[in-house]
Amino acid sequence: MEEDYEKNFGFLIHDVARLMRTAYDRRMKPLGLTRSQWWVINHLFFHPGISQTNLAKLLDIERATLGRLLDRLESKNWICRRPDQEDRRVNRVYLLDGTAPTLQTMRYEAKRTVDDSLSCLSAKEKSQLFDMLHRMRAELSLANENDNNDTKEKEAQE
Amino acid sequence: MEEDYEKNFGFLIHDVARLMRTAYDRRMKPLGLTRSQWWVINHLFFHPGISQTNLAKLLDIERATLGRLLDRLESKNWICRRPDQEDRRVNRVYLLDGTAPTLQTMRYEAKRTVDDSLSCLSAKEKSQLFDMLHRMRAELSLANENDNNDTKEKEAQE
DNA sequence: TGCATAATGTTGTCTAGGCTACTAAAATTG
DNA sequence: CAATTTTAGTAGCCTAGACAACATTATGCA
Repeated sequence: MEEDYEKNFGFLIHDVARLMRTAYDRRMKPLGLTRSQWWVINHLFFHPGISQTNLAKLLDIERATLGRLLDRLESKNWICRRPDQEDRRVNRVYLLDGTAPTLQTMRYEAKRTVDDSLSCLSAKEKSQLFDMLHRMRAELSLANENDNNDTKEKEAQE
Repeated sequence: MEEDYEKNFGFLIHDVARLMRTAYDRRMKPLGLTRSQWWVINHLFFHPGISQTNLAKLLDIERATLGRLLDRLESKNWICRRPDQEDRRVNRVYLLDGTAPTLQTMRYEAKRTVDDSLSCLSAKEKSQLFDMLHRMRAELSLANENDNNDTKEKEAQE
């Protein structure tokens, strides 16, 4: 019984993710960015001018969540929003100049944090772990979408 | 480049944990509990009368975080706090009567959620995954403690 | 014994995340 | 073309988590 609940997978993975986040955040703190903020910045580097909705889809988070992340990044002068010329609903998001060097430092810190956390695994184990987690994410993401559609259909019927 | 950042392990595991949490929370919703609240309740079942600090250690979360979780559980009449007779600083926490049946339902729902998320893995893969994550958690937890001690020592010097 | 130190729990402040409801604007359809 | 539906972004409200500062209470030591 005790055994069984000690092994609860949901909390095991939750703990690992949480511990990694705080480790990340500690290392990122001198740069003035959290892990999530860094992740947004990183995507913006590869997709300058992306719309908020598309960025939220890329990151697989809610538009509202991203909106507030962007608020913080904007107030810290990391990014700017510019209205689209054709579609007045959409904001295009850009990195501000001078962020590239810090980005390099962040990538290095991120890599170091990940390396530390994975240091207890062999190279083969790491690749197996990646593979398994990728499969799980795909499955969960799909299930999540289906659930959303279900509730929407249910609402539509009413 | 793109390849490299798509593979970022920190966010991969973060995504999996987050997706599992929302899947959990959706299933728990009819019972009026979140996943974290359920996890507290579950531990209280096995450790009735535990102090808040010890429960926080068990769950490996901050005392403040646990305190507010308990506030919510108390206001929903799931648990109660009773002051210790010997040490007037400590609260002992108990499950209220009548929670056991719901606990069973919750365990069942939790198991179903985990089973669903792991359905894309073979039995062997599952046990490997458990083993790897356990090792990672131990390592991260240790590193976390060391960091805390470092900052405390640093402060003490000042 | 009395004072310094440590431990317990709370409160405040912050980030991040979800969900719902809303406005403005675009697209679709009759 | 007008009316409806869809889409983009925001705002409100909730949970969960971290960290820091604090009051109260125990404990340890000089």
